[in-house]
Amino acid sequence: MPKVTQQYRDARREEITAAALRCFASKGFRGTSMSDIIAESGLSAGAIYGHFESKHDIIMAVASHVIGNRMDDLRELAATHPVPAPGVVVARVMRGIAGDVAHPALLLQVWGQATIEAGVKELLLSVFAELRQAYLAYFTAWATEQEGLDAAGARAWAARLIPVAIGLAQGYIVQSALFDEFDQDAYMASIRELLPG
Amino acid sequence: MPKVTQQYRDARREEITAAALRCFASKGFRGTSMSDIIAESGLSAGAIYGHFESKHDIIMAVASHVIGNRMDDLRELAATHPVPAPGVVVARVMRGIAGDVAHPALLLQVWGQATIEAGVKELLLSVFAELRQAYLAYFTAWATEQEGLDAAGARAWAARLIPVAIGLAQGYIVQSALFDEFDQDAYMASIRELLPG
DNA sequence: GTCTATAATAAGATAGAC
DNA sequence: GTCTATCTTATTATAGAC
Repeated sequence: MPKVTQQYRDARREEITAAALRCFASKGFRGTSMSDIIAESGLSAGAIYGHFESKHDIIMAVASHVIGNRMDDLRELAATHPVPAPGVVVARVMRGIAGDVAHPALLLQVWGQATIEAGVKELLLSVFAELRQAYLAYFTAWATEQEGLDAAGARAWAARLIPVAIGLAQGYIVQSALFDEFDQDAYMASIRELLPG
Repeated sequence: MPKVTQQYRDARREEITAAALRCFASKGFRGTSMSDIIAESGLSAGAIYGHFESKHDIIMAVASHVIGNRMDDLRELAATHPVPAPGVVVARVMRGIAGDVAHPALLLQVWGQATIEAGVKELLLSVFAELRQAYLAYFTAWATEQEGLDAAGARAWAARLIPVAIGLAQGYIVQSALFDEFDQDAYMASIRELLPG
């Protein structure tokens, strides 16, 4: 087994992952065969299996890639000051999704896969846990500073709002993926209008 | 080909559809093999292919079943008077979903399938079109009667609210399917608090 | 590492007896 | 209509040459 640089291996994995992502987006995880990925990547079976143990391994890599990108949005969000209003925060999260997720359809498929595969579900839940934490910090701070609630009251209020904030973003993704005429900007504007602040 | 009553044929189709639905819910559309459906139904390959042309045919029947049930909620909703507030209408739609959709996970899979299969997408969009129409009638009437907007203003206001109303229900489904600790009642309560009325 | 060729299995669907 | 047995193709993954 000839040795190559780690950088080379990473690049190849990324190349294969990208090809697989394109296949999955148009044919689904299970609807995509290894032959599809081989053809799309322009590589051979041997090359691919040199970098991934199995098709399942590729699925996990792609799912992780699609989900993982969400993390960056959150961290970027966490660096913003002063605390923006909930409507602004939620709209910004969705803006991040719109700019970063090339295939909202793929995200729908990841969610569907999460309902039948524990590994994917675990990945997904860890991201949502992080999202909840970020929202909790933001909403609590905002309710304290802008609305004058005490610490416990602000946290309780935030806890009630969080599922809705998450739900709105999920609805945004579903509609982006399914409705050809979906107006993303109008959706975000409506949310800013509706949410406090 | 021995003849039997239409009633018998319908019952058999329903039986097969129900078995397939259980398989799809736990293994996904493409992850379920005909053998799985055969085993789950307790029938034989021959019996099943006597009632369905192909696996694709079964997928469409199940998808149609899962999606089609949503229609009933809407029609029931359309018979209610006087016009309830948007928050109440949306909460009622979600209540209908909660009571009727045994497998929210399956709905996620249908959405994922809709992104890769035109037939499923078409089915889905027709239901959402009906939902939009129902919402438009409700929200417009409410804005006119309760908020004193003129006809054009009320329609415009309703048009802005509808995607968010749909998105909230979609978020409800996603979270019902993915989050083991999701509090459906709290979600609905937050929505009633947030939406006008 | 990557290729071609192929092994081993699984899948969708059909045939013919009952 | 339903069953068992089976045909055909597709699928994942590996072997061995380079």
